[in-house]
Amino acid sequence: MVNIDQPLTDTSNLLRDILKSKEKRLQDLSNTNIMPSSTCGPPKTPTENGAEDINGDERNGASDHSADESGDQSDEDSSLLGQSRLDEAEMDEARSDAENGFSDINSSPSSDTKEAKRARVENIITSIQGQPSQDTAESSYGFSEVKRPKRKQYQPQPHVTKPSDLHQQEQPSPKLRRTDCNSTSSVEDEIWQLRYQLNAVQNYIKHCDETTNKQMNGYGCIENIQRLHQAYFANQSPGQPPKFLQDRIFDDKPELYTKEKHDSRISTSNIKVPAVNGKGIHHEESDSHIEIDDKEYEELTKCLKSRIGEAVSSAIEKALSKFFHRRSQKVREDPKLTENPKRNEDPKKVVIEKKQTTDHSLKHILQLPERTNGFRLPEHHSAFDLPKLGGHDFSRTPFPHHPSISFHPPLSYYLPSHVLAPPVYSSPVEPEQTEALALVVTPPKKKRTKVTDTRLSPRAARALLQESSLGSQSDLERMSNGEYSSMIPGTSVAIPNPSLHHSDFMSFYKEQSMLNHSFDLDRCTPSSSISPNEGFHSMKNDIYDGLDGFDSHHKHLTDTLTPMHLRKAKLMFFYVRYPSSAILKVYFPDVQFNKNNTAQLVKWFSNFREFFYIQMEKYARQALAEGIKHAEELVVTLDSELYRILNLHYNRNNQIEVPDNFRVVVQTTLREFFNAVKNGKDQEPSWKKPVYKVIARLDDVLPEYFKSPNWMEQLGDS
DNA sequence: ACATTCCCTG
DNA sequence: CAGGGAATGT
Repeated sequence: MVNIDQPLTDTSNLLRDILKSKEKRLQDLSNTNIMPSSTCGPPKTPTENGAEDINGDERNGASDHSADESGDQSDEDSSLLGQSRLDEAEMDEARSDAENGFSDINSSPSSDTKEAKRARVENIITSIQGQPSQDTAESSYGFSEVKRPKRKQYQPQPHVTKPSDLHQQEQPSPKLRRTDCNSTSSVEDEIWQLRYQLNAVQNYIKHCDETTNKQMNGYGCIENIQRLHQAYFANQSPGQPPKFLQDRIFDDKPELYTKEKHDSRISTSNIKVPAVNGKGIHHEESDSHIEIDDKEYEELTKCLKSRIGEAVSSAIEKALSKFFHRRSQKVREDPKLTENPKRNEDPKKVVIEKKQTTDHSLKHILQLPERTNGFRLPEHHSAFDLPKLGGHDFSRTPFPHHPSISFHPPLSYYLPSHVLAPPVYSSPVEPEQTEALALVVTPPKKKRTKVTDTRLSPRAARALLQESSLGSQSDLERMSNGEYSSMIPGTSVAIPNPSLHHSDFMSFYKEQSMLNHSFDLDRCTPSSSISPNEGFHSMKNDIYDGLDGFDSHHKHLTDTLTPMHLRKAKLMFFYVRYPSSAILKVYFPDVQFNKNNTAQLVKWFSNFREFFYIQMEKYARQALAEGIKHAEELVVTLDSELYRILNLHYNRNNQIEVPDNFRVVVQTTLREFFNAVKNGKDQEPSWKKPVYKVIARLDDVLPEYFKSPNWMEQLGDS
């Protein structure tokens, strides 16, 4: 949707320069550090890719790259264990050096403007790059993932890095930078324009408020509002929905400003978006609005506010989803240090990267709300606007004739916690909730600790913390993921007894009920007078219905892991063997995670691995017994019995096409076991750990579609 | 001392 | 798969 043409060419060039500089540095370092010849390619390729990609061709770069890499790839497979440790360390050094030096690259002065621009671009890039708590941090994070099987080796910078690793870490980086850069400017643009509009609208609203001077009745009659709304816009621009904001959001063309001017009388006379500077606006407004009565003013005011909220919400949503995309991908990148460079060129991944957005842009976006009417909405006329967005009426009445009203994300879900929290806390249900749960929680026996062993790991916590440190977006994300439960006293405590899924479920219901109350309070509608019990069920459904409408992520929020989730998890196993709980949370957006189900999910993967490794060992021994001498003779194909067994276990109905990388993983694992057994390692205490370690690095990036609940439903059908 | 993973059992 | 004890790492 972002169309970056002219404006970006310049930036592209700059970016290219920067990347080239980095490349040079990298190469220098590489030479200095005596890198394996096979790794000399990768550092360069990415750069080229970056340049290419800027021009819009991703696939080319990808395929080229995979072709380049396929060679050294096969070498790596079977020899990861002892062989390249040293090289890895060196490579790592070189890499981090390069990374660190990246920001210091002092572009030799060319032209002043260029220099300035360049500086800016670099700034952006570095800030983006640094987002996930800097490269070093990221590396260490990735490392912590990898090191899991063997914790001792983490300390010094053992940070194992293979030739493939370098390319793997380097390669994507330029891409990231590129995409980030592109989207950065575009998103910044968008934000800028949004701000302009917000400013204008704010002015306008202020004006309206002064003019109409609080004639609100105090109760929100949505129908009435919508009627007025409709009336107003029908009056202003018949048959044409208000576009001043819509266009802004869904169309990034800069010329829109001018276009809007002529688009409709609304934008021209009322909003005056381009002329953000007050005076002119007010004159024009007063002139053109003489004929509009107060009611209409009111209506328009509210409409504008809601639209702003809508705009901001969607912007945030967009940015967040993209951000998490990138996060999850980055997180997964480090662990898979070995083999299959192809993976990096995987079309899927390219697609993902394409979607990635700028992290730093989020800051802007998230700052916006605090200063805009859109997010002050609740303070003012929340009784009207908020319900309109998140209330149940909305779900039942899509208002197909009013695109402006129908289907915006529930603003309430994107609002800062404090917006929702207060009502929740003051909810009459809250006390008993706390107590009831406290009772259940109190008797957590030793057992609990046990179950907790698979719960949220520190690693995951760290990951989450990293995310948190990136800004409030994580909070928002958690909110939107339903993790707001953690802010609610009662539910924040995981139900101790694992067998008490029932309790979980109940707490879930209570949460919903509490939310309902909060909604009621906000909207001040008659429905709030419904008794808790009564309103409970009906409104729960309402909320669900409403959620269904706009955001699949909130659909069927549950804290109970279903067989469907199990199936999904199994399928995910084809891509990741060692997913962190953080990753899992991202890929199970419809699950309201707590300690228990998190532990359960993690345990699932543990069980998956167990089965997986058992099979591997079995077949490895079998192969050895059959007289196979070299691991290289072990080739896993789609027809291999082992492969079929695994597929049967994780992919019973062939619900997905097993990624080829999984076959490679199987083969690698098999060979690892084979070698280990062959060398009598299996007599040693924890001889499997090295194998585990190797396999842990082979985790792939999870395809995007795993996040889609819709896709999950298809699972059920198939 | 605590958390995580291994490993075995039901 | 889930439970749970033992081992291991921090």
